[in-house]
Amino acid sequence: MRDDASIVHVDLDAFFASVEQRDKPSLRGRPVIVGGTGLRGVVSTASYEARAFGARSAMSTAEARAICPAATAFLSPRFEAYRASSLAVMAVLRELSPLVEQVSIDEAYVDLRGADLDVSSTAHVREVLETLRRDVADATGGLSVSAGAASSKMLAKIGSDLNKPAGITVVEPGSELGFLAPMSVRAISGVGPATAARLRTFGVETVEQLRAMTHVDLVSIFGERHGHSLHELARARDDRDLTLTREAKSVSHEETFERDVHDRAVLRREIERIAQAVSARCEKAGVFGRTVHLKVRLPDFSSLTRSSTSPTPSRDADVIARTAQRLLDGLDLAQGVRLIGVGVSGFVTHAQSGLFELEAPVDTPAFPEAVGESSTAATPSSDDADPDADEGSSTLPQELTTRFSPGTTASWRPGMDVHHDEFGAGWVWGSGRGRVTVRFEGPLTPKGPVRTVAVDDPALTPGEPPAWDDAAAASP
DNA sequence: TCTGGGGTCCTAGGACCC
DNA sequence: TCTGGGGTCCTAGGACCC
Repeated sequence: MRDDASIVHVDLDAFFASVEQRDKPSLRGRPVIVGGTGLRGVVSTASYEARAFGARSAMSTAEARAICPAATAFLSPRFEAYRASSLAVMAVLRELSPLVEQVSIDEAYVDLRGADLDVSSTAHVREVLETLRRDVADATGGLSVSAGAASSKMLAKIGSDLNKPAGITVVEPGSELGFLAPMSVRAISGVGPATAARLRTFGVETVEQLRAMTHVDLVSIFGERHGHSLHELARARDDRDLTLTREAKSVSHEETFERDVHDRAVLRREIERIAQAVSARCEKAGVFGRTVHLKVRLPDFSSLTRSSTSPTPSRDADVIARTAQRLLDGLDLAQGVRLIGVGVSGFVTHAQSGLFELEAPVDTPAFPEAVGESSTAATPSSDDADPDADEGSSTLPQELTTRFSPGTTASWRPGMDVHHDEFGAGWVWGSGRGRVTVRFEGPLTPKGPVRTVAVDDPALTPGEPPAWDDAAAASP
């Protein structure tokens, strides 16, 4: 914890609804609900006019319709518009200080220690926040933010929430313990409904009461990490720094059906559609994932998850779909299905694939020669370098065969067979194009014994897998 | 009037290796 | 002959956040 209030949390007020009211004057002053408008939709954001009637985020749209007046506008989200405004806000924050952690589309932390500013007095910090509010409004056509400044992330965030909307709160350094004491445990980051309910069984509802619980008890009840963090945060001990860069760890897409689905054929088709969306987003992000996840929500709202990890990173829609469909086959779906989702994680970026190639031993016998021109260690896979080189490209072979040498195993996608004999030598064989990933049996790189090569070389032998012999392996 | 969709992180158990 | 931990990877589920 710092001795100055130099950590700022900025939060846009009723963000989605405010953008709608800004862009459509007829909505100003009226209750606006942005969210899912279908049978099973939920509210993303309610304008303050709608909140007056009790509408809230995460409430079902049906319930919001029931409690809001007839003049209420129910709108589907326009994410492109929100992203554009979000970018404008983040640009304003980065002008203030380069140390910005964007938490979500409508929220960010700013570290004023990265700015050339006097943060020694609360009055000065308050002025900085007032200016920031005006700058955001100017840059976005009038959007409103709330901001909190404090000596830690948790207190800055509590501060930004305290006087919403358009509120500014500076938590005086030194006053943190007293500031926090009367608050609900829900104010603490990481305390949601389940933790709060559990604490209530011990008679604990406020932060002050939480402080009476021992570290040993909290850890035994909530586990090592969570218990420790409750103990520390209750005492305002929060040394978390801003996370300035973050890499995505998973990509997923899920959809709730308007009515529960009982037909597996429908589910398999949905998986295909969703896998295509996930694949496209992986491509956009430039990542390949090793693990495919399937999520199924049942009508009773319980959910099942299954995952499968392959040594071979992929973002191919067919591979993702087939893997997810195979995972689906193992589930009991007698109840029907409410939601289905597919995701990919365990990313290996293109750059990392290149690293593997460069670090692979250059004296591996037989294997590189057998796969042709694009197999040399320094050549990245050419299918990614050329955006036009898709399935339809006429220069590519319809069937390919390639080999790998003793001491390795291999896998090949999409839809190809992998064969090997008892010596470990073998071949992959089938139709299509893509990459071969060879897993060597000894450690080659810090990340693991994986090596990727492109195999879209027309010189590769079509047809039956050849008999293995050293002469053939040595000459492309 | 039943409860979205995008994520992250943690835990626990089993397999496997040292 | 039995008994160890520790570390890593994988899987399933759950809590939490916006």
